[in-house]
Amino acid sequence: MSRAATADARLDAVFTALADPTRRRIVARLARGSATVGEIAEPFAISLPAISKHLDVLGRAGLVQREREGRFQRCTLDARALDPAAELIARYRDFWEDALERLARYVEDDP
Amino acid sequence: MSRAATADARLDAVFTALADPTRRRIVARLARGSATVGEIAEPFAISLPAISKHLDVLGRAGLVQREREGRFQRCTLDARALDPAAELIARYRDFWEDALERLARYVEDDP
DNA sequence: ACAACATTTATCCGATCGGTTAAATGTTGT
DNA sequence: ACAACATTTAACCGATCGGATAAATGTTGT
Repeated sequence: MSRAATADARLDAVFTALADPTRRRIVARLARGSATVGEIAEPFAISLPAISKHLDVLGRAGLVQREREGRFQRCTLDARALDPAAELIARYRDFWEDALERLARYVEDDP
Repeated sequence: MSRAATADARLDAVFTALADPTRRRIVARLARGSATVGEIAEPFAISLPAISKHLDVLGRAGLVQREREGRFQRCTLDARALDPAAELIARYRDFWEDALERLARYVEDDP
């Protein structure tokens, strides 16, 4: 597998993970500290298996790490997984600022 | 509809749009300048209707604007649509840096 | 008017998604 | 050993996804 394909797969996984509001709420919850699956599930109206599957998706994206703690499973946010996504977005925002700048120059030079 | 629901829907749309490699390639193409649907489709091995649907998804996310130009349709990237996504990601990266900082302090103070 | 062209709409297909319930698994405390 | 608990796996459901092809629509040049 080439590096490009790998990076692509990572971006797929991260953006897919963030594309669901339930998963974004889980991320928000974990940003306030690690939690067990049950704790994460508590405020949601959906079943535990559904939460477990969401955690799988977040795990595949590298955003959540799970660690056994007795009969519990501690889930921790790993925000480093956001880096490739942040980089991609920053790139296009830069492009946009450059475009605006060019436009401004154009209007200035040739009014 | 509440503002929160609206913001959520926007994030859904943008992250969903970016979750597909074909759509990311389209965005990359448009970052180098606006293009017609045919021009966008040219480097891809998939059908025109498929491209048209991808442009719909990008359009719903606000990332691509389409404007009739004779019998062509000019597509333009609007990177401002990335703002809410960039903000969300930045928030969690900040959290992460704060967490690392706290950890560093902790190790320092109590080695 | 009409033929060629650019793009979309309609319809269909198999795969994946987000959810469910029921059963299985792993872990703990007594 | 066993009962209670935390979580996952399995199997299923309807909806959506990404793709295809065929037909429709809108636009242009002659």
